[in-house]
Amino acid sequence: MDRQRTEKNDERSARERPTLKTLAFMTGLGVTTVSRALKDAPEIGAETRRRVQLVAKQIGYRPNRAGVRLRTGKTNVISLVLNTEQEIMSFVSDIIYGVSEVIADTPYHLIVTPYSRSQDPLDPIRYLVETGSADGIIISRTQPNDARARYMLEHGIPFATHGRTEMGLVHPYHDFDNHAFAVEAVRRLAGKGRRKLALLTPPVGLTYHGHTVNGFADALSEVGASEIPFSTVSIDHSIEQIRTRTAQLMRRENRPDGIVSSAAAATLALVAGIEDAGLKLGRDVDIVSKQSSDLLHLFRPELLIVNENFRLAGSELARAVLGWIGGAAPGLLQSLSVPGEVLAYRR
Amino acid sequence: MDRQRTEKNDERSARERPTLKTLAFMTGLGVTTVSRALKDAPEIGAETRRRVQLVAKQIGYRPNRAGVRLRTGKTNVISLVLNTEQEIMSFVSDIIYGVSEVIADTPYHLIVTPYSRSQDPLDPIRYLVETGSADGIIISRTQPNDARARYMLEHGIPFATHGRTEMGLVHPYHDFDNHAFAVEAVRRLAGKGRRKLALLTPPVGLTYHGHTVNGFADALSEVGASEIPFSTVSIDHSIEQIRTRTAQLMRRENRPDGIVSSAAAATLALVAGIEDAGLKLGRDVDIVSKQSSDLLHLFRPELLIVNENFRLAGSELARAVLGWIGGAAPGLLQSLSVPGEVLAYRR
DNA sequence: TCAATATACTGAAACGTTACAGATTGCCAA
DNA sequence: TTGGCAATCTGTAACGTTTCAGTATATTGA
Repeated sequence: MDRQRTEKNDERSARERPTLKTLAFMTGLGVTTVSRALKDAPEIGAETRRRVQLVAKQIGYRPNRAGVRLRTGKTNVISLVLNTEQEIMSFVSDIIYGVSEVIADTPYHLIVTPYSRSQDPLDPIRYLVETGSADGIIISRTQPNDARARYMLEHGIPFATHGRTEMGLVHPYHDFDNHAFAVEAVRRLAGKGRRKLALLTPPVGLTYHGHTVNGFADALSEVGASEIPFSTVSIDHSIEQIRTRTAQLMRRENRPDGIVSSAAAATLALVAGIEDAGLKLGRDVDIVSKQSSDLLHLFRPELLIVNENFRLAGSELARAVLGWIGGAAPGLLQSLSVPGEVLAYRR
Repeated sequence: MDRQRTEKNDERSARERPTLKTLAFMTGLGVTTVSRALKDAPEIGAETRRRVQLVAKQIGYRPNRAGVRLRTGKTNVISLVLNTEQEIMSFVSDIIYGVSEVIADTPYHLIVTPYSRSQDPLDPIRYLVETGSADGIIISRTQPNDARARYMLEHGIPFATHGRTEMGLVHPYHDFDNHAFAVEAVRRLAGKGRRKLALLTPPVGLTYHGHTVNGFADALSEVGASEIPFSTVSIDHSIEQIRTRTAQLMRRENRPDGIVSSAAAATLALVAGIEDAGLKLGRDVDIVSKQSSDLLHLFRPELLIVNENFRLAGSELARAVLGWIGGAAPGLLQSLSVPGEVLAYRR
């Protein structure tokens, strides 16, 4: 029998990934010492610490995630929970990129946990919590009374919501100020002399639906304009539905001369519907629309545009979860992005 | 001292997550037996097997991922490697959703591994392989001579590429038939009497750039049309750049009367540039454009459209990686999606 | 001088899983 | 009866990490 490779002392054949044992062998220390030296524990001599860290860097030591996770329960994972059917367009990629930017310099990985319309939105959350698959969770499509947020609070897992809740419970969030958006939008339409305004709302049931509707109403009375109800569709409806309903609306006697749209894709349908009805954007009616990528002005230069930065949202959400995981007070991890790219922190 | 909670035999207080030890205690078997019973090992009695599986289901046993991963090296993770800066719009979310659909019924998680333009695209791949963070990898922006694909083949990690390589190496891929797309596009333009055609290409350097260019050239000679060179921009360029260049192009004496566009966002810029030059879509020039979400027809009804389904691509890619992980031959995990939603498998 | 204490380090155990190398039982052929 | 063998089941070790409970040595105070 030739040269037994499996000798008890570590002759890791250089190709193997180094572990604490490897480092211990190389430095002549115990694995405990190495472990503590790497995380700057106080009871390790200054020189030993430096020596260990040097060697670790030299041979490119990377802690084994499974080992850490098994021992400590820490996953170093942030989960982004997404609805596979209702999330809109580029929204998702921007959020992901935003989150990525923030966790790039951390040991965290981003896992995407999808769920479909047919499922209870709580399902994926329960899964994550029960299996301990993540240290932190990011959710979107937040509702005023959100079962997921409540559940996560009860189970003590750090999370951040895209959008606010209204349960009197404190948790990190990032939100776009849709009230301000609606106010701004109405003012701009009023500035163009528009007096009969309609609102294409966010999905009913989500918190920002309320924010938008309230902002719209507040601004209407401020500028003395009146509302033309348009509640048969929301931006969650299909392009075709929005287009048809818009055409119907615009053919009525009492049609709006200004519309506020909460999403870019929906705006395309709005305009199509308007033109189906034989009307002209900018002449017969003006539209203020939110957009997240800078394309709408190419579609129709007459469109009035407000930008919402989802990449920023992703970054803020990631920062918030990481902050909570790191022990910060959840109440201080809440941010609001107002139209015009200014970011306001609470307090 | 009262009732010691930490008795050696498992009195897991019902709130704890069940482990093999819990199951072993409940069934009166050894943990080895339980482990094997759960994975239908042959040397376990039929009744025992059923009994164990029943109990496991009842108490909702879920194997601890960290335990499995530490012991076996299996991560149950698929990594989707994305460029955070160049990937376009809804592209990403569709792919993610496609992948999600496929892995939903498996124990796999999807992690998104981003890299930025400044980095070597090989970096994230190296990281994944060196740290053993994933069982399989999906990459996009595939090049004819792709260092990443070569690296992954050398290191024996299963992967699938979105787009083909041309290295004479066999690996799973999914691709849209951009040659066919370009041919189809030219034919449609020719059918409208267009004879001087330009091509807004995919990013130079990516494999499908070549496919598109070749298809374009082949079809040109087939229909007897001529090419107006337009190689100063690609769909990777900014909207503004494409718009400006297009306007310049369209103001020339020898301007195209038909354009083929490889991406929807770029098409918006194309049209803007055309109109900047005082020309009219459908009258002075026709455009055939790819799109991945069904919105372009709202932008300009005159646009001629070919659909590319990225969600399908995501699903196919996931199926391919899982197939390879499962031991299938990589050469049989290659699929091509042709314009018109028909999906062709190799052979 | 002795004990007390601080400093720097260490081995063993544990997290949950699977692989290896048995152990126990019953049955059958010789 | 015995040996052999198949059918089932089991204990132990190991994956890489951190924590617990130390140990050894030097330093201090009286």
